[in-house]
Amino acid sequence: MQNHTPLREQLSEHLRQNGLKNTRQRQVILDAFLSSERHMAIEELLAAVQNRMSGVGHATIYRTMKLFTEAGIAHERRFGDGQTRYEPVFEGEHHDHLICEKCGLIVEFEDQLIEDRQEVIAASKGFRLTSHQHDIFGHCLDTAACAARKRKRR
Amino acid sequence: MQNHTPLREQLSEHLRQNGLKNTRQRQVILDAFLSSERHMAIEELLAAVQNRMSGVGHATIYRTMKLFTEAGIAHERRFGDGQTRYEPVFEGEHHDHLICEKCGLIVEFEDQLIEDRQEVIAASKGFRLTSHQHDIFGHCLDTAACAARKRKRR
DNA sequence: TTACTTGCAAACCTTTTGCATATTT
DNA sequence: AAATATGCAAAAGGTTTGCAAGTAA
Repeated sequence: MQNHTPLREQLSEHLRQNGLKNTRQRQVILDAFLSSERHMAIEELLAAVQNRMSGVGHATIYRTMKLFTEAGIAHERRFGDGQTRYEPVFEGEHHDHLICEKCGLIVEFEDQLIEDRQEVIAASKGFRLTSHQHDIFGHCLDTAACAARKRKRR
Repeated sequence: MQNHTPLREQLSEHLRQNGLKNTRQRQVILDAFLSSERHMAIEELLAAVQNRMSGVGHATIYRTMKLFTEAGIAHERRFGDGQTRYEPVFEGEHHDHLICEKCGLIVEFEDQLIEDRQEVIAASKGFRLTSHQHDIFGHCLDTAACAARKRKRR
């Protein structure tokens, strides 16, 4: 489990520095976002937020997640299924993703070999690397668990 | 320069096997697609096609590019800018992309080290790999050329 | 009190679909 | 002649925006 205090402070700092306000909605969305499992899609987040505070509009969620992204506490992820997902940014942490095309399971991976290699490639092609997205698609080897997840999703 | 004959034959074969028709529109779209530079966005493709045959609707482009993808002669690519791009699939070839966030330049790369590493990672996480998308974002080191491209794009 | 936020609805953009008409085989 | 394809316009799905009303500082 991660410590969320730095992220909360980072957001407060961002609000302060930009003359933005710490509204009740932003608090509730932050709580839902941080206590969520990772890779939450907008729809899931909206549902979680409305659980705690009904009446929050989807425009607010969109706007707030953009704000969190600008504040550096959230990363936007798109895995090609038309859903935008967000995950908390923990300092010094970077990972990429494996996605099961059958059940939608998302698993994280980190690989220093690939990270380093990318720098070499970027330089050799005349680029300065700023970021990357590396998604590996496949199928779960554990087909029973995969099928169960798939059933649960509908 | 690549030889397009195999791709043309592969499409003909796909049409034949599925009882689909070789229409004038499909020929024109295929020509535009193959003679294009790679990574053509739908909009660009539509413009190129309408140059040769006006009146072609966008629905036809969308439907046809899906058809080409099913026939295995096109790959769909999304780099997160809201545009869907297509590129020809040449046999035995695989590559990923570097994208300049300033000018939009897309450069291809191939790296066997990374390819192999992905297999290891997938297996270690309980996945069987089927495909991947690996995009490296950055900035051109050649800032003059980059600025020129950026200007040209608007 | 002033400036920023929210919620609603409408607008947007890209992609898909229904349907009558046209084209290929 | 039968079946597939096209073009149009409408629909769909996700995201953004204008604006009047609400809220934080």
